[in-house]
Amino acid sequence: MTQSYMDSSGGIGVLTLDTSAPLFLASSLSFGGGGVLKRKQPMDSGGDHGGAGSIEFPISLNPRRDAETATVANEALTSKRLVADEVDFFSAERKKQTKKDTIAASPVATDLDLKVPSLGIKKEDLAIQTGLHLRNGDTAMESVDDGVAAMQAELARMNEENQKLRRMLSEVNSSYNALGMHLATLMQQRNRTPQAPEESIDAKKGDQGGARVPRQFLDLGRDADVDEHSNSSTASLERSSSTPGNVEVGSMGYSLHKNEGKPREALESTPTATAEQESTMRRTRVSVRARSEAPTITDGCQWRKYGQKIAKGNPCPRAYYRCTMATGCPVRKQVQRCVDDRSILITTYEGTHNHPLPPAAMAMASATSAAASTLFSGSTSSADGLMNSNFLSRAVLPCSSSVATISASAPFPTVTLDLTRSPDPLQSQRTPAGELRFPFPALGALPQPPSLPPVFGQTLVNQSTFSGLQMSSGMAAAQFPHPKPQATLPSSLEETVSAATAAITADPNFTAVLAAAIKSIIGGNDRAVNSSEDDDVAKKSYSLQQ
DNA sequence: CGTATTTGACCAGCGC
DNA sequence: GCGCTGGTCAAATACG
Repeated sequence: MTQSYMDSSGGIGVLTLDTSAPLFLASSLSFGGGGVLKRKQPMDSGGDHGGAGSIEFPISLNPRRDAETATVANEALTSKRLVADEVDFFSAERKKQTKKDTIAASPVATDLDLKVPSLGIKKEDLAIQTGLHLRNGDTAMESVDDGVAAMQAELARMNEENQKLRRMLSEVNSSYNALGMHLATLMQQRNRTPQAPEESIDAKKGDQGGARVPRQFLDLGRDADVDEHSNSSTASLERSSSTPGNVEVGSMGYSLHKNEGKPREALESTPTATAEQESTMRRTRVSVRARSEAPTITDGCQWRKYGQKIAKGNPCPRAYYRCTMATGCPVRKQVQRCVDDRSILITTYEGTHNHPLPPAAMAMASATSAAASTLFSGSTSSADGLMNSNFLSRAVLPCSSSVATISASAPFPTVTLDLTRSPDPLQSQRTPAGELRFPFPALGALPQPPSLPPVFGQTLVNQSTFSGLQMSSGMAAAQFPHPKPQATLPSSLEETVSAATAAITADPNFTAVLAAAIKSIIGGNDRAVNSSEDDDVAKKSYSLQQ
């Protein structure tokens, strides 16, 4: 059936009515307001106009378009008259036509047809939308009514389905909230009992690392929380201080946060973070690479710029920002454009927020925190830890286009979350020496999340630990020699962050899944590698099957 | 006028 | 010890 079409551009449109059907009720008619129906040629069923079985009505939307002196009012008046004339003519011709048709059209059907030009389309459209192809004028109205009834029934059914989905969503939300509260409760209990059994077990296991990591995952960021509330030696602090070369994110955050914002003189006399301790705490880097035209990425936090430098090897200035969402928040970030591709923004975070975060910021925080925390929560800064952290970063930043790169080369380990491209198996072949590159598996299959439970959110906020320094441009160039956008990439970082937020908060079984996967990894990689060996690690790639 | 940004100066760490 | 570099400070400036 030929769809009727009216050119809304104001010129002459052609209304094609398919007469292969007894009536053209089923044709979808759409008129750009005020159109005037003109009969250019005599009605003829079939004939040469518009092909077999069709009748074409050239239609002028504005017959006086070229008359520059005509006023709009006059045009409107004329149009009205023309409409009336043409409708009358159309009616007469249509009546003649219907008589010639093998199936006679009823007056009702004719009336409907003739109202089309002036009223637009109403019931005809309804008939089409409901899939009804009316073939008889007498039954046309009934069929249309049936169609309306069917639509109403369909609407009711969809409403019911919508209600059902809402209930399901509500249930999922409730379950998620319950899980979050349960997790928060467990963490609070652990905070109250720093010498919990698992802590002892960890101490006994020492640097074996392996079985520790699942606990570390459960500890994500908790160290920071613990450290914030206790000047006594926490397990994490002990670990980091007792194992030079081992990096404990929480401890690092502790020392950094306690120091930041204080005068240097004060820092020098701070008993909780001596220079010796700091020297043993290697600083980590967590960089986020994303394409953005904006000066900074939108990460949900408020930042104040406090400095800018031209770093060596990169003409693009490096900007320094401080979190201003709360007074005294020690979190800072550095922003610099990639020297190779200036559309890529490299953002690094450092510190722990001392205030609640909006969901988007929390997603970033928890993601980078998890990556860094697992990276350095192992027994040593070994390849194990790197692998673990990478796995976690893959898990917590499940954007399918993300690639986590962990550089073990000096001076600082670097966790790079690349949101600018898709995983490329060949990347691992090009990985520079001293880096571990892990292509992300696509984790887009994670269900979309309900809104973030406040309790869980607050827990993560307190846990969130940023760690990172700006990666050097040389490193950036080495790590990402061929940045290329992908058609499937999110169009903006906000979308990426949102996707990460969604996936991070999506799976209620997130913890269990991660713990199991980490175990599986550690089970086959429990060889300890000291920090000096990190530099000797040429290339290691692990692609986790999920 | 308050707040945010800019920018030159200062300091610390590191390598030679 | 000196110079280089990165990070931070704080006065000056811009902006709403």
